[in-house]
Amino acid sequence: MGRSPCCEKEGLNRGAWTAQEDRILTDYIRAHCEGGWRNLPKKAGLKRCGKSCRLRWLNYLRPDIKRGNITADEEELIIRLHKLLGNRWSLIAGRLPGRTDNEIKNYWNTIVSKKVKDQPKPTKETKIMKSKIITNSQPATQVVRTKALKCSRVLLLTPPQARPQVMHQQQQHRCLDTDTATQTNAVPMAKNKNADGKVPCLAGGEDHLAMDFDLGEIDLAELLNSDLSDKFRCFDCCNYGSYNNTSSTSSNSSSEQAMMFSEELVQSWNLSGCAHDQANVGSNLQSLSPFLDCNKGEWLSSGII
DNA sequence: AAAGAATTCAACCGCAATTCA
DNA sequence: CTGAATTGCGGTTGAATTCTT
Repeated sequence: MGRSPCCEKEGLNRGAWTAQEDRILTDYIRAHCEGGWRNLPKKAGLKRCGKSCRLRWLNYLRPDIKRGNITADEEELIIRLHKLLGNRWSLIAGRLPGRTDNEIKNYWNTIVSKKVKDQPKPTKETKIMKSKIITNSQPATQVVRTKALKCSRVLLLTPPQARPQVMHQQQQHRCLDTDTATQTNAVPMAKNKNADGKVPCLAGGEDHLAMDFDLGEIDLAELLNSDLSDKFRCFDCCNYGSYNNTSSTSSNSSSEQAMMFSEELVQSWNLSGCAHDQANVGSNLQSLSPFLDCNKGEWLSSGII
């Protein structure tokens, strides 16, 4: 048997879209809004697969598509985001207004990867230094990601020995509710929590944390200004530390802030009672992104991508 | 000028997550 | 709760274009 096809393949146009097809699709979506891709071709009178229509609209016909070459600034941002997120093209595209995931993926595969490949290979000394840093900074926390999608499902598994032993009752219930319109620290809330506010364990019993929220919903500008933005945790000893973000500027875009955020954090990391030296802690945070510790209800940094 | 190689990028594909009935 | 339908993602393909010889 197998999976049923997304649509009838017979009699459908394939390959490059004609100007007329573009016009039909654009007119239809303007009149009826996006969605219902499966039935759209039939209703619009297009001999195309619904998937093909969706792709054409998202990657080419949308009015907010940014035309023209990728700028040097955008390229820099792509490289930095790729370092941070890997091949999560849709997430990267989300930080580049008007650019599509397909465009960025193509750009990376053709231009950037070539540039990266052409860069001089690291010397023996730098390789040794790098391996030492990696060895010294084996994280106690492991992030397991599913396929990116909307980055809507993120699992954080923390070995028992790496977990703080004491949790204040009130902190356990500090997961913030995004539905609360008046609250200023609007950060995504973990979904599917039990009555006690904890997320159900997914593997390994109670000693594992699980998170499930839409990372795409995070407004980094808000995060930077929230009272949670200065609470991060060292992977090695699990101590919580602080981050002084007074140097953050508000004039930058969210994507720029995201980058500044991580880089400044590495530089300004300050852990109270952390036995690990600045360099090692810094290397632990090289590819950080914000996560919510659902049991403590606090943001913490998590850098394993 | 022509032919072949290399590059670009729109489009396709299969899969997995999510939504819906 | 379950299975089907829908949506969205990243990897890959191949036609069109550009470059090189």
